[in-house]
Amino acid sequence: MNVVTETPQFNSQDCGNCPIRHRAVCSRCETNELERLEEIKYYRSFEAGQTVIWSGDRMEFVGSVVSGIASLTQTMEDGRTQMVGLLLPSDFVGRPGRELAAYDVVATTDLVMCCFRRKPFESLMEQTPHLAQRLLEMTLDELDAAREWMLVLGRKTAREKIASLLSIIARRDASLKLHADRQIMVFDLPLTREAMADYLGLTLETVSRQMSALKRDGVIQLKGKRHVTVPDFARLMNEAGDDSDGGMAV
Amino acid sequence: MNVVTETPQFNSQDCGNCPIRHRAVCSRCETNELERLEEIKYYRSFEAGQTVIWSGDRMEFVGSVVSGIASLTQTMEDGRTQMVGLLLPSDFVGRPGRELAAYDVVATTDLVMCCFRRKPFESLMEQTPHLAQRLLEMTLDELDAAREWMLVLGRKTAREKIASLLSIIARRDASLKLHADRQIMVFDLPLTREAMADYLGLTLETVSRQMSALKRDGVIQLKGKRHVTVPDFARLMNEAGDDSDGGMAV
DNA sequence: CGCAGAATTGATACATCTCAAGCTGGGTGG
DNA sequence: CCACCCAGCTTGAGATGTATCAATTCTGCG
Repeated sequence: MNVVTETPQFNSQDCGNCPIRHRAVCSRCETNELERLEEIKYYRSFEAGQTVIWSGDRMEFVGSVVSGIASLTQTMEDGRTQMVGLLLPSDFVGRPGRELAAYDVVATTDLVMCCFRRKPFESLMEQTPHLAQRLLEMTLDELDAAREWMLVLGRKTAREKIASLLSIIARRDASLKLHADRQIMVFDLPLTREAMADYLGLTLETVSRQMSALKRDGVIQLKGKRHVTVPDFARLMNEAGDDSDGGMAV
Repeated sequence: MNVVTETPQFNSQDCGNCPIRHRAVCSRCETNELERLEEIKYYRSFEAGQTVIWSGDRMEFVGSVVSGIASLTQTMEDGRTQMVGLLLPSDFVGRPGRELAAYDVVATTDLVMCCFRRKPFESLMEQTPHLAQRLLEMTLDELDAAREWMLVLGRKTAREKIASLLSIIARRDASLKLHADRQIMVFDLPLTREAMADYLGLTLETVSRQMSALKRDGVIQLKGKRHVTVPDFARLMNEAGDDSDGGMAV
């Protein structure tokens, strides 16, 4: 029930052996720049389901996801909700120069964040080009991801949407675990059916039906509700409506 | 039928009296930085309907929209198409560091672009912080716009989608014309029904029906197919499902 | 054991798509 | 000047995919 739980494994840890050191916003920083970052950084932990920031709140910090998954969601007055981003380890949270949060940030799983006090971070950005350079690169990547997701939301069927989400999660998971030995991919879904629905612009019933359909058709196997096996990734890509050969065909 | 038409009003023009000077990627540049930009810049014009860049093509340049409107679209193998961005004057086209275009860029209206040869632009970005700073800011804005659009695509009804698009165009138009004297907004739709459909994730028939419905209900008035009058902007915002008071309510 | 949250499944309603026919306005050639 | 044509658009009727409402079933846990 604590709003913030202790995180002994990360508190006061130096950046040298940080697990996201090579991919996060600080990845280009030199040693002296890291030292200045360490002065303004602190770790925070959140339990699954906790809200990290409410849309409209004053942003006291920006930061990086160290472990776990957070989601960015937008809500209409009548309660309709759309997830607009999935934040994985090394992803950046917050927008330098912005006073008020534009989205709800929610911990989808247990979450650890490396936070920087916003004002000092902003001045640090002006002084060192490496932070801004890396942030630009990350923002461009996120923009590409958002645009890819616009295609999913606007034009894909429910089945294709589910397959698209599964293939994204499977691919990310494979890149972390690097078990390149087998084509078979196995992973745990970090999202509830409802969270999947919010991401895909569907209802949770439709998500459930399509998961059952993909299982019935052998595209995926399920052990429990969350443990997913993908026996043939190319098949899944195909179900997602994506070219499995990465668009090399003329 | 010419692929590139002449643009005497812009060729060899210096940046000093450029209409998008204060908003484009070069807006923060000092005089000497502008001089270096001028060395690598050239203007190109496109007629409405022409493709500026094909997805997958080698990107020889990046650049800014000077006048007119361009669209960014993604297409699936079976032809389903989704517009993922609407590029207005001062918006930036292309991604520094990327070899191949990720989207089709199409001139929606007659279009003039200020192009920079990509390689020299990239090295200029490394040398001067002002370009990268401004590009970061613009990219963050585009990311916000993309995420707002994800809500539209994922959760809004056809009627709300149309109203959302109209209110975006109306607002942009009002900010250009600055006719703040009247609440009544009048503008010309720069998009065909089909382009609207591609942007909204609908069919053109549904777009047409909803336009008729909004007209019948007095939310908009139409003179011809494209000339739109909005007698009550708050009403339009409401139809879009957006809070007309900008979310100031608790 | 039994409860609560999460997920599945079913029946029906409804919004949007699909297919098809016709309209409109501006341009073109006879 | 008229007749025609064509792209863009509108409208209609029926099909279909997804949402909605409702009832169960699963699963983990106190």
